[in-house]
Amino acid sequence: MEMMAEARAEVRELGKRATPARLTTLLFLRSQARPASHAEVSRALEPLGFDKTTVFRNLNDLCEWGLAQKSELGDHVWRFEPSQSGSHRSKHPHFVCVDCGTVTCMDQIQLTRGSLETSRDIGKVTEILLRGHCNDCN
Amino acid sequence: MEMMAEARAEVRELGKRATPARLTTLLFLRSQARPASHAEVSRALEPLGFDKTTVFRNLNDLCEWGLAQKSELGDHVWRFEPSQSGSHRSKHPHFVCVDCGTVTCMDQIQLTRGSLETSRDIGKVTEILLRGHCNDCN
DNA sequence: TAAGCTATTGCAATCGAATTGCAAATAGGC
DNA sequence: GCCTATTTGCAATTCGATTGCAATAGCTTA
Repeated sequence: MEMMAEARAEVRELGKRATPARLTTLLFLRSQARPASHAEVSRALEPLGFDKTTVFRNLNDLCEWGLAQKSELGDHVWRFEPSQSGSHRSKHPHFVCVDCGTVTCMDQIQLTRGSLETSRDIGKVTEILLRGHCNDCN
Repeated sequence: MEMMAEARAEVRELGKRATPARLTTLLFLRSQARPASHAEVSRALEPLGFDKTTVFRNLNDLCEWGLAQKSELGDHVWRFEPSQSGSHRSKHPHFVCVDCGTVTCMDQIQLTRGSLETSRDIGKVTEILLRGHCNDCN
């Protein structure tokens, strides 16, 4: 279980307590291929004896500390995913299927030069979210 | 009040009843420069004697009928805006400032050819949402 | 234009995610 | 091992979204 030891070190490094609930929450996020909602994480951790609220607070704490990120993908549910190791700030675009709700992480999306300028007139873009119909839903 | 008469005709054309609450809701959306939340619309219409729930249902009905569109812009609140006259399906991208919450409608945003292909592998994109820090918030 | 059918409304109630309060439990420094 | 500040667990609250149902009111038609 070196994953656990690693997580423990990361949390301790932040001056926070490496509690079982906290470490398990972090490991769970890291085990998922997609951002997970609070409900999903709770559903997985409650059977292990961890409380819903504790999970909730840890998810938010992890975000606050840069170990995870929270995003709203269009269905009124916060989703959490671990920060990319290395650069905590790197966010990748997401694609959400409006039919089945499936969330897909996308490596890279670029805007055309013109669109970049347009968006620059408005502000600094830090996050891109695409919505539509996934191929499975046709 | 030809705006009203126009709205009435549009609603009637859909085979729906042109009730005061419904028409007023539609006119209100059309009077706004930005997508409005249910709360915002209610706040404006309740003093006029229209019920919160009625507004809620009309907003959703209008969306279902193509006269308005609903989107989730990242703050867990549905926002409604009238469909662009002409083509009901046209959606334009939105930019949301994560600091002040201001929503800006963008005329057009294009992805680079490569990004388009990437996204095509995943599904058909119907909506683009950009988030970041607006120029006012620096 | 009055009657009748059905869509719509108003109000109360419900739902579920998000969030908080507080006392009990516990991680980690000493 | 002890002590204290952090964290947890559980109950309770908030708030937007949503529903049930009886009352009301558009609109069609006779």
